[in-house]
Amino acid sequence: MTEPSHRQGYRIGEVASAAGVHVETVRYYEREGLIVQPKKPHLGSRRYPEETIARIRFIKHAQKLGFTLKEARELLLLQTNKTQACGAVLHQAKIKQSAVLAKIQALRRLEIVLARLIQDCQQEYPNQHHACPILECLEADDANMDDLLTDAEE
Amino acid sequence: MTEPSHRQGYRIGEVASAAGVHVETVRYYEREGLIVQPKKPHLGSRRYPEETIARIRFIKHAQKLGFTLKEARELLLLQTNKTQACGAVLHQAKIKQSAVLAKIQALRRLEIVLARLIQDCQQEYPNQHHACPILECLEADDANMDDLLTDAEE
DNA sequence: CTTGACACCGTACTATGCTACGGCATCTAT
DNA sequence: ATAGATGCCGTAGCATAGTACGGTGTCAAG
Repeated sequence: MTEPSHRQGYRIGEVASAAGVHVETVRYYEREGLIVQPKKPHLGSRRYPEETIARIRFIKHAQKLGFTLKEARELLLLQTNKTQACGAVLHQAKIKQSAVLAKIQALRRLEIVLARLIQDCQQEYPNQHHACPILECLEADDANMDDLLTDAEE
Repeated sequence: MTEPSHRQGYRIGEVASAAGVHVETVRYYEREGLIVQPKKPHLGSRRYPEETIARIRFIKHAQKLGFTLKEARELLLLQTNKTQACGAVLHQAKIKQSAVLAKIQALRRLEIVLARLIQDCQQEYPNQHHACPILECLEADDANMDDLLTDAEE
Protein backbone atom coordinates (compact mmCIF):
# COMPACT_ATOMS: atom_id res chain seq x y z
CA MET A 1 0.00 0.00 0.00
CA THR A 2 1.70 3.20 -1.13
CA GLU A 3 0.41 5.70 1.36
CA PRO A 4 1.12 8.91 -0.59
CA SER A 5 -1.43 8.18 -3.32
CA HIS A 6 -4.24 8.24 -0.78
CA ARG A 7 -3.54 11.80 0.23
CA GLN A 8 -4.68 12.97 -3.17
CA GLY A 9 -7.39 10.32 -3.32
CA TYR A 10 -7.69 6.79 -4.64
CA ARG A 11 -7.24 5.68 -8.20
CA ILE A 12 -10.03 3.61 -9.71
CA GLY A 13 -8.21 0.31 -9.24
CA GLU A 14 -7.64 1.09 -5.59
CA VAL A 15 -11.29 2.01 -5.12
CA ALA A 16 -12.38 -1.24 -6.77
CA SER A 17 -10.17 -3.52 -4.70
CA ALA A 18 -10.93 -1.64 -1.47
CA ALA A 19 -14.66 -2.06 -2.11
CA GLY A 20 -14.29 -5.63 -3.32
CA VAL A 21 -15.62 -5.09 -6.84
CA HIS A 22 -14.19 -4.97 -10.36
CA VAL A 23 -13.03 -1.74 -11.96
CA GLU A 24 -15.80 -2.18 -14.52
CA THR A 25 -18.35 -2.24 -11.75
CA VAL A 26 -17.10 1.09 -10.46
CA ARG A 27 -17.53 2.53 -13.93
CA TYR A 28 -20.96 0.93 -14.23
CA TYR A 29 -22.02 2.62 -11.00
CA GLU A 30 -20.75 5.93 -12.35
CA ARG A 31 -22.86 5.52 -15.46
CA GLU A 32 -25.86 4.61 -13.31
CA GLY A 33 -25.39 7.68 -11.16
CA LEU A 34 -24.68 5.82 -7.94
CA ILE A 35 -21.29 7.43 -7.47
CA VAL A 36 -19.80 10.53 -9.05
CA GLN A 37 -16.95 10.34 -11.50
CA PRO A 38 -14.26 12.78 -10.38
CA LYS A 39 -13.03 15.26 -12.96
CA LYS A 40 -10.01 14.06 -14.86
CA PRO A 41 -7.00 16.13 -13.86
CA HIS A 42 -4.85 17.57 -16.63
CA LEU A 43 -2.09 15.30 -15.59
CA GLY A 44 -2.49 11.82 -14.16
CA SER A 45 -5.61 9.77 -13.53
CA ARG A 46 -8.88 10.51 -11.74
CA ARG A 47 -8.76 10.54 -7.96
CA TYR A 48 -11.68 9.23 -5.93
CA PRO A 49 -12.47 10.27 -2.37
CA GLU A 50 -12.72 7.69 0.40
CA GLU A 51 -16.50 8.22 0.40
CA THR A 52 -16.76 6.47 -2.98
CA ILE A 53 -15.48 3.27 -1.41
CA ALA A 54 -18.05 3.58 1.39
CA ARG A 55 -20.83 4.18 -1.15
CA ILE A 56 -19.92 1.09 -3.15
CA ARG A 57 -19.76 -1.02 0.00
CA PHE A 58 -23.15 0.33 1.03
CA ILE A 59 -24.61 -0.57 -2.36
CA LYS A 60 -23.31 -4.15 -2.15
CA HIS A 61 -24.79 -4.56 1.32
CA ALA A 62 -28.11 -3.03 0.32
CA GLN A 63 -28.37 -5.49 -2.56
CA LYS A 64 -27.93 -8.40 -0.19
CA LEU A 65 -30.83 -7.02 1.81
CA GLY A 66 -33.11 -7.20 -1.21
CA PHE A 67 -32.77 -3.64 -2.44
CA THR A 68 -32.32 -2.96 -6.14
CA LEU A 69 -29.72 -0.51 -7.44
CA LYS A 70 -32.55 1.99 -7.88
CA GLU A 71 -33.49 1.66 -4.23
CA ALA A 72 -29.85 1.84 -3.17
CA ARG A 73 -29.57 5.06 -5.15
CA GLU A 74 -32.61 6.42 -3.31
CA LEU A 75 -31.09 5.50 0.03
CA LEU A 76 -27.81 7.17 -0.92
CA LEU A 77 -29.74 10.25 -1.99
CA LEU A 78 -31.00 10.58 1.57
CA GLN A 79 -27.39 10.85 2.64
CA THR A 80 -26.53 13.34 -0.08
CA ASN A 81 -29.58 15.57 0.31
CA LYS A 82 -29.75 15.40 4.07
CA THR A 83 -29.24 19.13 4.41
CA GLN A 84 -31.44 20.37 1.56
CA ALA A 85 -34.82 19.15 0.33
CA CYS A 86 -36.00 18.20 3.76
CA GLY A 87 -39.56 17.49 2.67
CA ALA A 88 -38.54 15.06 -0.04
CA VAL A 89 -36.02 13.40 2.23
CA LEU A 90 -38.64 12.97 4.92
CA HIS A 91 -41.02 11.34 2.44
CA GLN A 92 -38.41 8.93 1.05
CA ALA A 93 -37.05 8.13 4.48
CA LYS A 94 -40.49 7.16 5.75
CA ILE A 95 -41.11 4.92 2.75
CA LYS A 96 -37.75 3.22 3.18
CA GLN A 97 -38.29 2.86 6.92
CA SER A 98 -41.56 1.01 6.29
CA ALA A 99 -39.86 -1.27 3.82
CA VAL A 100 -37.04 -1.99 6.25
CA LEU A 101 -39.44 -2.73 9.09
CA ALA A 102 -41.47 -5.06 6.88
CA LYS A 103 -38.32 -6.94 5.91
CA ILE A 104 -37.29 -7.24 9.54
CA GLN A 105 -40.69 -8.64 10.50
CA ALA A 106 -40.62 -11.24 7.77
CA LEU A 107 -37.03 -12.25 8.52
CA ARG A 108 -37.83 -12.61 12.20
CA ARG A 109 -40.64 -15.02 11.43
CA LEU A 110 -38.35 -16.99 9.16
CA GLU A 111 -35.69 -17.07 11.85
CA ILE A 112 -38.14 -18.46 14.40
CA VAL A 113 -39.12 -21.26 12.05
CA LEU A 114 -35.50 -22.06 11.26
CA ALA A 115 -34.61 -22.11 14.94
CA ARG A 116 -37.42 -24.57 15.61
CA LEU A 117 -36.33 -26.71 12.69
CA ILE A 118 -32.80 -26.80 14.05
CA GLN A 119 -34.11 -27.79 17.46
CA ASP A 120 -36.18 -30.56 15.95
CA CYS A 121 -33.23 -31.97 14.08
CA GLN A 122 -31.16 -32.04 17.24
CA GLN A 123 -33.95 -33.73 19.20
CA GLU A 124 -33.20 -37.21 20.56
CA TYR A 125 -36.62 -38.60 19.86
CA PRO A 126 -37.63 -37.81 16.31
CA ASN A 127 -41.30 -37.98 17.15
CA GLN A 128 -41.42 -34.79 19.14
CA HIS A 129 -41.38 -32.55 16.10
CA HIS A 130 -43.46 -29.44 16.13
CA ALA A 131 -44.83 -27.85 12.99
CA CYS A 132 -42.27 -25.76 11.06
CA PRO A 133 -44.43 -23.74 8.72
CA ILE A 134 -41.71 -22.46 6.41
CA LEU A 135 -44.16 -21.96 3.57
CA GLU A 136 -46.46 -19.76 5.58
CA CYS A 137 -44.00 -17.84 7.72
CA LEU A 138 -43.32 -15.13 5.17
CA GLU A 139 -46.98 -14.44 4.50
CA ALA A 140 -47.77 -10.90 5.57
CA ASP A 141 -50.12 -10.78 8.53
CA ASP A 142 -50.58 -7.21 7.43
CA ALA A 143 -52.00 -7.29 3.93
CA ASN A 144 -50.13 -4.04 3.29
CA MET A 145 -46.73 -5.52 3.92
CA ASP A 146 -46.61 -7.05 0.48
CA ASP A 147 -46.53 -3.60 -1.09
CA LEU A 148 -44.04 -2.26 1.42
CA LEU A 149 -41.55 -4.88 0.36
CA THR A 150 -42.07 -4.13 -3.31
CA ASP A 151 -40.07 -1.59 -5.26
CA ALA A 152 -42.86 0.49 -6.78
CA GLU A 153 -43.76 4.13 -7.41
CA GLU A 154 -42.56 5.05 -3.97
CA MET B 1 -64.67 -19.08 -10.54
CA THR B 2 -65.98 -22.63 -10.87
CA GLU B 3 -65.62 -24.00 -7.37
CA PRO B 4 -65.56 -27.72 -8.20
CA SER B 5 -62.23 -27.44 -10.00
CA HIS B 6 -60.50 -26.84 -6.67
CA ARG B 7 -61.56 -30.17 -5.30
CA GLN B 8 -59.37 -31.91 -7.87
CA GLY B 9 -56.73 -29.17 -7.63
CA TYR B 10 -55.94 -25.91 -9.38
CA ARG B 11 -55.27 -25.42 -13.04
CA ILE B 12 -52.10 -23.52 -13.94
CA GLY B 13 -53.92 -20.26 -14.63
CA GLU B 14 -55.62 -20.45 -11.25
CA VAL B 15 -52.30 -21.13 -9.53
CA ALA B 16 -50.72 -18.16 -11.28
CA SER B 17 -53.41 -15.66 -10.42
CA ALA B 18 -53.72 -16.94 -6.85
CA ALA B 19 -49.99 -16.50 -6.36
CA GLY B 20 -49.90 -13.18 -8.21
CA VAL B 21 -47.57 -14.25 -11.00
CA HIS B 22 -47.84 -15.01 -14.71
CA VAL B 23 -48.48 -18.51 -16.05
CA GLU B 24 -45.05 -18.37 -17.67
CA THR B 25 -43.47 -17.77 -14.29
CA VAL B 26 -45.11 -20.90 -12.90
CA ARG B 27 -43.66 -22.88 -15.78
CA TYR B 28 -40.29 -21.21 -15.29
CA TYR B 29 -40.30 -22.31 -11.64
CA GLU B 30 -41.16 -25.84 -12.74
CA ARG B 31 -38.18 -25.88 -15.08
CA GLU B 32 -35.96 -24.51 -12.30
CA GLY B 33 -37.12 -27.20 -9.90
CA LEU B 34 -38.76 -24.83 -7.41
CA ILE B 35 -42.16 -26.48 -7.75
CA VAL B 36 -43.14 -29.84 -9.14
CA GLN B 37 -45.09 -30.20 -12.36
CA PRO B 38 -48.03 -32.52 -11.72
CA LYS B 39 -48.47 -35.45 -14.06
CA LYS B 40 -50.73 -34.67 -16.98
CA PRO B 41 -53.95 -36.65 -16.60
CA HIS B 42 -55.23 -38.63 -19.60
CA LEU B 43 -58.12 -36.25 -19.84
CA GLY B 44 -58.05 -32.59 -19.01
CA SER B 45 -55.26 -30.36 -17.82
CA ARG B 46 -52.68 -30.70 -15.05
CA ARG B 47 -53.96 -30.11 -11.53
CA TYR B 48 -51.79 -28.38 -8.95
CA PRO B 49 -52.15 -28.77 -5.18
CA GLU B 50 -52.74 -25.74 -2.98
CA GLU B 51 -49.16 -26.11 -1.73
CA THR B 52 -47.84 -24.95 -5.09
CA ILE B 53 -49.49 -21.58 -4.56
CA ALA B 54 -47.90 -21.32 -1.11
CA ARG B 55 -44.49 -22.24 -2.52
CA ILE B 56 -44.69 -19.56 -5.20
CA ARG B 57 -45.78 -16.94 -2.68
CA PHE B 58 -42.89 -17.99 -0.45
CA ILE B 59 -40.45 -17.61 -3.33
CA LYS B 60 -41.67 -14.11 -4.14
CA HIS B 61 -41.33 -13.07 -0.51
CA ALA B 62 -37.88 -14.62 -0.17
CA GLN B 63 -36.69 -12.68 -3.21
CA LYS B 64 -37.78 -9.42 -1.64
CA LEU B 65 -35.65 -10.34 1.36
CA GLY B 66 -32.57 -10.60 -0.83
CA PHE B 67 -32.57 -14.35 -1.44
CA THR B 68 -31.87 -15.65 -4.92
CA LEU B 69 -33.99 -18.37 -6.52
CA LYS B 70 -31.22 -20.81 -5.64
CA GLU B 71 -31.45 -19.83 -1.99
CA ALA B 72 -35.23 -19.95 -2.08
CA ARG B 73 -34.95 -23.47 -3.45
CA GLU B 74 -32.67 -24.40 -0.57
CA LEU B 75 -35.13 -22.97 1.95
CA LEU B 76 -37.98 -24.89 0.32
CA LEU B 77 -35.90 -28.03 0.45
CA LEU B 78 -35.81 -27.73 4.23
CA GLN B 79 -39.59 -27.93 4.18
CA THR B 80 -39.61 -30.86 1.79
CA ASN B 81 -36.89 -32.90 3.48
CA LYS B 82 -37.89 -32.10 7.03
CA THR B 83 -38.57 -35.72 7.84
CA GLN B 84 -35.63 -37.37 6.05
CA ALA B 85 -32.02 -36.27 5.73
CA CYS B 86 -31.93 -34.70 9.14
CA GLY B 87 -28.20 -34.07 9.08
CA ALA B 88 -28.26 -32.18 5.81
CA VAL B 89 -31.32 -30.23 6.87
CA LEU B 90 -29.65 -29.24 10.11
CA HIS B 91 -26.58 -28.02 8.23
CA GLN B 92 -28.57 -25.97 5.73
CA ALA B 93 -30.90 -24.62 8.38
CA LYS B 94 -28.01 -23.33 10.44
CA ILE B 95 -26.44 -21.64 7.44
CA LYS B 96 -29.72 -20.00 6.54
CA GLN B 97 -30.36 -18.97 10.12
CA SER B 98 -27.00 -17.17 10.21
CA ALA B 99 -27.80 -15.40 6.98
CA VAL B 100 -31.22 -14.36 8.28
CA LEU B 101 -29.78 -13.06 11.54
CA ALA B 102 -27.11 -11.09 9.69
CA LYS B 103 -29.78 -9.51 7.50
CA ILE B 104 -31.86 -8.61 10.52
CA GLN B 105 -28.86 -6.97 12.22
CA ALA B 106 -28.03 -4.89 9.18
CA LEU B 107 -31.65 -3.86 8.63
CA ARG B 108 -31.99 -2.86 12.25
CA ARG B 109 -29.00 -0.55 11.98
CA LEU B 110 -30.44 0.93 8.81
CA GLU B 111 -33.78 1.44 10.49
CA ILE B 112 -32.21 3.30 13.39
CA VAL B 113 -30.46 5.67 11.01
CA LEU B 114 -33.65 6.24 9.03
CA ALA B 115 -35.62 6.90 12.20
CA ARG B 116 -33.08 9.51 13.24
CA LEU B 117 -33.14 11.07 9.82
CA ILE B 118 -36.93 11.32 10.00
CA GLN B 119 -36.70 12.93 13.42
CA ASP B 120 -34.17 15.45 12.16
CA CYS B 121 -36.37 16.42 9.25
CA GLN B 122 -39.28 17.02 11.57
CA GLN B 123 -37.14 19.08 13.95
CA GLU B 124 -38.14 22.73 14.39
CA TYR B 125 -34.61 24.03 14.53
CA PRO B 126 -32.60 22.62 11.67
CA ASN B 127 -29.35 23.03 13.55
CA GLN B 128 -29.95 20.27 15.99
CA HIS B 129 -29.19 17.50 13.53
CA HIS B 130 -27.32 14.50 14.73
CA ALA B 131 -25.10 12.43 12.51
CA CYS B 132 -27.03 9.98 10.29
CA PRO B 133 -24.33 7.64 9.09
CA ILE B 134 -26.23 5.92 6.32
CA LEU B 135 -23.05 4.98 4.50
CA GLU B 136 -21.54 3.23 7.48
CA CYS B 137 -24.59 1.64 9.05
CA LEU B 138 -24.55 -1.50 6.90
CA GLU B 139 -20.89 -2.20 7.52
CA ALA B 140 -20.55 -5.46 9.39
CA ASP B 141 -19.20 -4.99 12.89
CA ASP B 142 -18.51 -8.69 12.63
CA ALA B 143 -16.10 -9.17 9.77
CA ASN B 144 -17.75 -12.52 9.15
CA MET B 145 -21.17 -11.06 8.45
CA ASP B 146 -20.20 -10.14 4.93
CA ASP B 147 -19.90 -13.80 4.02
CA LEU B 148 -23.05 -14.76 5.83
CA LEU B 149 -25.04 -12.43 3.61
CA THR B 150 -23.43 -13.79 0.49
CA ASP B 151 -24.80 -16.66 -1.54
CA ALA B 152 -21.78 -18.96 -1.73
CA GLU B 153 -20.88 -22.63 -1.46
CA GLU B 154 -23.11 -22.92 1.55
C1' DC C 1 13.74 3.90 -24.25
C1' DT C 2 11.05 0.29 -23.87
C1' DT C 3 8.26 -2.98 -21.19
C1' DG C 4 4.61 -3.50 -18.09
C1' DA C 5 0.99 -1.91 -15.19
C1' DC C 6 -2.83 0.77 -14.96
C1' DA C 7 -6.15 4.11 -16.73
C1' DC C 8 -9.56 5.28 -20.16
C1' DC C 9 -13.30 4.28 -23.28
C1' DG C 10 -16.49 1.88 -26.04
C1' DT C 11 -18.79 -2.11 -27.39
C1' DA C 12 -20.23 -6.64 -26.73
C1' DC C 13 -21.29 -10.55 -24.12
C1' DT C 14 -23.20 -12.99 -19.82
C1' DA C 15 -26.33 -14.67 -15.92
C1' DT C 16 -30.55 -14.31 -13.57
C1' DG C 17 -35.24 -14.02 -13.60
C1' DC C 18 -38.63 -13.43 -15.96
C1' DT C 19 -42.08 -12.13 -20.24
C1' DA C 20 -43.80 -12.49 -24.89
C1' DC C 21 -45.04 -14.95 -28.92
C1' DG C 22 -46.48 -18.52 -32.06
C1' DG C 23 -48.78 -22.65 -32.99
C1' DC C 24 -51.50 -26.37 -31.90
C1' DA C 25 -54.66 -29.01 -28.74
C1' DT C 26 -58.66 -28.90 -25.68
C1' DC C 27 -62.39 -27.54 -23.28
C1' DT C 28 -66.44 -24.64 -22.39
C1' DA C 29 -70.30 -21.87 -22.99
C1' DT C 30 -73.78 -20.51 -26.36
C1' DA D 1 -70.96 -27.18 -33.78
C1' DT D 2 -68.27 -23.52 -33.37
C1' DA D 3 -65.97 -19.38 -31.24
C1' DG D 4 -63.16 -17.90 -27.67
C1' DA D 5 -60.64 -18.93 -23.61
C1' DT D 6 -57.23 -21.72 -21.63
C1' DG D 7 -53.63 -25.16 -21.66
C1' DC D 8 -49.26 -26.87 -23.53
C1' DC D 9 -44.74 -26.36 -25.39
C1' DG D 10 -40.83 -24.31 -27.47
C1' DT D 11 -38.20 -20.53 -28.68
C1' DA D 12 -37.06 -15.78 -28.46
C1' DG D 13 -36.68 -11.35 -26.28
C1' DC D 14 -36.13 -8.13 -22.21
C1' DA D 15 -34.45 -5.74 -17.80
C1' DT D 16 -31.10 -5.66 -14.33
C1' DA D 17 -26.57 -5.93 -12.92
C1' DG D 18 -22.72 -6.74 -14.11
C1' DT D 19 -18.21 -8.84 -16.87
C1' DA D 20 -15.06 -9.23 -20.70
C1' DC D 21 -12.44 -7.43 -24.35
C1' DG D 22 -9.95 -4.65 -27.43
C1' DG D 23 -7.63 -0.60 -28.40
C1' DT D 24 -5.24 3.50 -27.03
C1' DG D 25 -2.75 6.45 -23.83
C1' DT D 26 0.36 7.48 -19.95
C1' DC D 27 3.61 6.98 -16.57
C1' DA D 28 7.33 4.82 -13.92
C1' DA D 29 11.05 1.45 -13.25
C1' DG D 30 14.60 -1.10 -15.15
